[in-house]
Amino acid sequence: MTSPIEQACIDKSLKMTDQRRVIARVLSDAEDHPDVDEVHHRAVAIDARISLATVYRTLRLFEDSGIIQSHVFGGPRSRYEATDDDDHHDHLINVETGQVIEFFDEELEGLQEKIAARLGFRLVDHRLELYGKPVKPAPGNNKA
Amino acid sequence: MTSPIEQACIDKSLKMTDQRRVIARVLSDAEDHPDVDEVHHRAVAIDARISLATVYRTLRLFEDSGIIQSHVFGGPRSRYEATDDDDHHDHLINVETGQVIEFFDEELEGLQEKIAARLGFRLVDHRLELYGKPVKPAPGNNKA
DNA sequence: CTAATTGCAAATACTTTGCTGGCTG
DNA sequence: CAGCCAGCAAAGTATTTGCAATTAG
Repeated sequence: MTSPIEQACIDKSLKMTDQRRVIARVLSDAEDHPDVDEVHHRAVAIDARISLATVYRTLRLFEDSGIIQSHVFGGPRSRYEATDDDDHHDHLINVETGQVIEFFDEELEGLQEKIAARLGFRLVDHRLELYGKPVKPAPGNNKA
Repeated sequence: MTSPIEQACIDKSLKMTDQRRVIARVLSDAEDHPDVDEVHHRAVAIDARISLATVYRTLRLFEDSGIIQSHVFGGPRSRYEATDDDDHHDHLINVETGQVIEFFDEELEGLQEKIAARLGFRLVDHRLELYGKPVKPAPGNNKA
């Protein structure tokens, strides 16, 4: 009943309203990286009394609290995903479909810290997105 | 007299107007990563007859032509820099000052391609930004 | 009961675009 | 001289905010 993100809100003593609970659930259930409109749509499907302004306000609150993270991939709108301290990852965007694939590479993480250190900095955050075309055409595609 | 970016425009047979020449010069001279307003300011300082709309249109034209590249660092506005095929680099942002430092790391480049390949993609582009705090406090700071 | 939260609509910030006269090639 | 380009202001997006009513703790 209590979604992981709702629990995170409770842990941080955020005042829980029906709207926030619904938005928390939508974000917890999301397996993709929805933008504000998408979160709003999904939230309204659960409870119609949720305005877009509240979605914006809530997403900002959650992000400021470190509960979720925002990304700007190809398009103009910010997209969101739950923060999971045990599952840091970066993103690869399929430029043909827009699909976002998550990945993690230990070597890459270490290398970034090494580079920052070499430049005289301590790494506090990073953003890495790879944009790629699938090597193999989709099965059934016999264009070649 | 002819800035490198103006030359690139000529090579691509873009119609050169006074405005485009000025904007090309501003971008060629920029050692930082100015946003649209900043480019406009600098352009107007050279020739007052340049509107913001033209700056937007020209930056888009240059970007679509591959002559410049845009980035979205911390803030909301796109920032621009000349494309230099002989000088690919990524960016490290000093979170205390907002200063942008350019760097290049061969190993990192290769690793990204390897990761994309492992996931079944051919890397067509990437975006990497490191956010860091300076390791040494500013000289004169004796907080430690 | 008090302070935070919400919905609504208006306001903002950034960027794009329709139109008309002007300039490039 | 045909077609692209610039300026201007109006229109678009994406996001934020003021205000009065509502609700959580």
